[in-house]
Amino acid sequence: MKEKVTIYDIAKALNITAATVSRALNNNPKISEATRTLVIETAKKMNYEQNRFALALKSGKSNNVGVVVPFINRNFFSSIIRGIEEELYPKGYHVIICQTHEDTKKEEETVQNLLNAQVDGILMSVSKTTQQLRHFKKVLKSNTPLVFFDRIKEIDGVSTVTIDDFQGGYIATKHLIDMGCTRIAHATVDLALDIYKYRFEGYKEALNDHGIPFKEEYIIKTKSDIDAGEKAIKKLMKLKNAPDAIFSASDFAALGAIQELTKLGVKVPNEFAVVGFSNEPFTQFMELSITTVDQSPVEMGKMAARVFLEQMKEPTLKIMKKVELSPELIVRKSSSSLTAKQQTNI
Amino acid sequence: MKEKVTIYDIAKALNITAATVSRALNNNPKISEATRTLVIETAKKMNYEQNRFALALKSGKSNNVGVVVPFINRNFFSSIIRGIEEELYPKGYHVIICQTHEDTKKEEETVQNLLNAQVDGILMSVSKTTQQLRHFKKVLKSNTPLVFFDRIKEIDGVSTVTIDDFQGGYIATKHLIDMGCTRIAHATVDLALDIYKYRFEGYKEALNDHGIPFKEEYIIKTKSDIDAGEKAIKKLMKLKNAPDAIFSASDFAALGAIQELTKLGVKVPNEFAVVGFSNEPFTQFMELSITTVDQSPVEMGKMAARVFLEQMKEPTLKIMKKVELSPELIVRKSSSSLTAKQQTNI
DNA sequence: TTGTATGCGTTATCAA
DNA sequence: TTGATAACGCATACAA
Repeated sequence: MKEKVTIYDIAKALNITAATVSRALNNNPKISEATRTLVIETAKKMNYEQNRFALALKSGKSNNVGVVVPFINRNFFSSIIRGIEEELYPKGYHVIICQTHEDTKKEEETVQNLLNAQVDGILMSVSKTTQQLRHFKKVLKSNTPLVFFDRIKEIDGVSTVTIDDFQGGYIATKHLIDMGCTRIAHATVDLALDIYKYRFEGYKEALNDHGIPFKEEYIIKTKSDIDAGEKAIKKLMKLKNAPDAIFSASDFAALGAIQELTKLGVKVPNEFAVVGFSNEPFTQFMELSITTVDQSPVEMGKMAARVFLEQMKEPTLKIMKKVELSPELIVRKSSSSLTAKQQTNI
Repeated sequence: MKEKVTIYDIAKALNITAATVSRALNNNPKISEATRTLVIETAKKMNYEQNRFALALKSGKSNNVGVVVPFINRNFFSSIIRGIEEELYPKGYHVIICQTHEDTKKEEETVQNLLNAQVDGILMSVSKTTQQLRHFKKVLKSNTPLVFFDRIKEIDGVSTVTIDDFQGGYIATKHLIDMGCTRIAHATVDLALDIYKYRFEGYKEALNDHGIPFKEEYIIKTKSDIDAGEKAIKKLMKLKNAPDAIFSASDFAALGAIQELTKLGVKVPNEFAVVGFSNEPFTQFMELSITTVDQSPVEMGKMAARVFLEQMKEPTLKIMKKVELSPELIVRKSSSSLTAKQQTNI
């Protein structure tokens, strides 16, 4: 049975009162050194363990934080969660995870559930389909710290941790330009999401900075999967003035693009260079490894956790912090025959 | 502020007592229909939400379960967690995740923490290094349901969910035999872990069933990474009677093997067939896709969750259940030029 | 059917 | 320095 030892048991054993035991256990200054050590010793002897529910009821804090992502088994998100867990565990917090399946309805419900469970904070990446912000306002109203990572919404009072997607798009495109490409296409996913919008803008800016005219026909809106990449290439290669490179906002689409190019007999990277985005694990494992932009998701998770912790330190004032991490270009074979050799060593 | 509405507030507003409110809200039969609806309505109107801490303190149940894995950002584990979450969320449970980093010390500490947090159950995959079982005994003694998945320890009273690794090893090896291979090597990882031991035994049994003599020199103990696979091939191909196939208990080692074979000019699969294990995402994305054994991790997670739920239904009796899922061979290019075409469509 | 009283395990306030 | 008591919010045994 769950015969847990309470401070009353200790008190009884020592012929003192529970209040004294509590004080001894909590480093309360108003207690003699003698009783303190005595209490601590017998507590250990009796295998005392604090009842967290009672503490939670008393203090109003659960020492749990909720993390909400579309799917946990996506490398990007599970890596972020890893970062969060590693940062928060040593501070005594437990991480509760929930998935939205990219469904706003589920997201709203989940957030409400987390609030009901009285988590001390919510860290999340918003679903693609989310437009309404009611549920986030509710979180703020309940005075629970809210931190967005990667996929954010601009809400007053909500801290955010992102990578600089604009810069990501910029360095990816600039790299292709540096490699001698002049007709650079771009595969984007969903311009309603800021991350894709900014990558697109970085792409345009890089073209502009290097005197390459922007061409609407080079922009393909796709999904983030292999099939989408194949279709994109099919469409692009039919153009009169077909591109000689593509910057894909998705690694999966980049992979599909490469497969389709190979099928069409177009040599990658010599005749056509490809750059993806996200540094999915598979990009480095391919025989033709894929150049991509790393988002350091573990670091992003740690940062989100740190922002939360900061907020907890100052429960009175509303801190609103915007952290932007720098993306890193990882050059591999799909865009650079020269560096191919160096990048093979995994 | 966190001015939460309590049942006392509702009681006051309705000029009744908190007990009545509580009864109305909990579908207690001892109450009139009239007051019930009245209470429920005003509760909704006042935005009442149950305080979970009070409930937890009263009932001793947190509605949280702890899930412990070595690393959450491994595809296999994050997929299991996904399954657990999807099964448990609808039942009102929240999933707390913790990582052990394959460190027994951390594992012990984590389990203790979870116990302190008074989770209603612990679902876990044990760390590679774990020998001592003290911390598991503690869980049982506290009467908390414990379910092991994939990497298990035999402990009385602990339910387990695994895949049939023996069968996995068997069908992988049999497939290679069916493809005409006769000198089949095996790369294993850590025979101290049951999963690898059973895969190895399945391999031996398959050889035996088909009249192929077992050769100690074909067995390589490696790590589960690319480098290990390369080293394994280097060693194997130096043998007088070099193998013509390898069944690797790790997809990563299988990939390393393929890379090294390619470097050595050995044609895969025509001259040498390779089969991995786990169905890591990258295995299907390679140009030379890798034949592997799928463990249906999401299903495994769901099953572990279901076993936990069953246990919760019967808190009085100790249920001990052993569930074994069937692995599925996924034939791809690395072992079968014939089926290569069909398997390309991802 | 409803009200009263108590306990779940802690911590904090006040008094001694 | 320690003890007594109340409070956190809820559920329930018992009384009415």
